[in-house]
Amino acid sequence: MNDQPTEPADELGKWEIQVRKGGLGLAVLAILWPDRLYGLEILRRLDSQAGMSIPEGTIYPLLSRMKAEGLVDSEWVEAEAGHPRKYYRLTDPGRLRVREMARSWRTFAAGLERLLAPLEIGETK
Amino acid sequence: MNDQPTEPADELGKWEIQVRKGGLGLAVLAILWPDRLYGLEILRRLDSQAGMSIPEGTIYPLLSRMKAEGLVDSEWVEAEAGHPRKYYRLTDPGRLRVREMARSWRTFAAGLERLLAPLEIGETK
DNA sequence: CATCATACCTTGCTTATCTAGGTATCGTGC
DNA sequence: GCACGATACCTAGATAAGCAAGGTATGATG
Repeated sequence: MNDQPTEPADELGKWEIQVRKGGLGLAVLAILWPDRLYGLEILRRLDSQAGMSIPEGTIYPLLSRMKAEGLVDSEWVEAEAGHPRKYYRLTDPGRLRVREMARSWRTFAAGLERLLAPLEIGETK
Repeated sequence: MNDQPTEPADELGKWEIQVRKGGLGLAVLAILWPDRLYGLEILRRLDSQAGMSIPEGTIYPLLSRMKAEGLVDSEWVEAEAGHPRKYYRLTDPGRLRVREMARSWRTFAAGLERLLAPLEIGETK
């Protein structure tokens, strides 16, 4: 009754994770551009500002890697009414890098957009 | 003598591969939208039309996966003056899927672009 | 018939996310 | 003062995908 070789929803979901993979590092660095933020707050902003829902298990290793690369810096801050938070901020090399990445991203996105153009024409709606 | 914690060129290069990962599947399906193409030709077009240089070791497993998912179909064609080529073309589910992916891609790209906006302002050049 | 170019394919390595947990600190109610 | 829940950070193992390097096969050329 169902001969379709794939289950679209699932496979598409996996693909969306793949796509996010690429841009995630840039997204995190970019969101740190204006503000100093802590882990969970980064997750909340990625969700509210860019529509990316990332699990915690992804963000912490990513931030650690970035710190190891010298792109970000961290420091513990005692919250008045709360629990200590580890705030991250961009380093100077980090600022340089996020702009390189942004440029590279746009080049890539523009190239891909060129390939997508032909799809528009026959679009039924 | 070299105190920099990272080697920018290398790390950025690795990141670019990560970014490509996400969009590559969409790029390949999109390039098959108008035409039926064979492996090496896909590589050449990805390079000339979108600026993506992909090695052979990446494209063949990718095409196999897509065929297994039923997104593309393949058939051997004898070239007049040459060597047999395996031509790939989009299936109907493939056409459906590439449009879903394109929509999803644009949503993601738009979200990321929103995060990149603040970087523009302070751009020294 | 040996050589070269074209074209397709496979193996092993590396990297990075995700799932599903676990640990630590602080405030509150009894 | 002590148990409990909320907030926040972190880790281990499984999984997925590109890449580099090398292998196979076909046909044209001298």
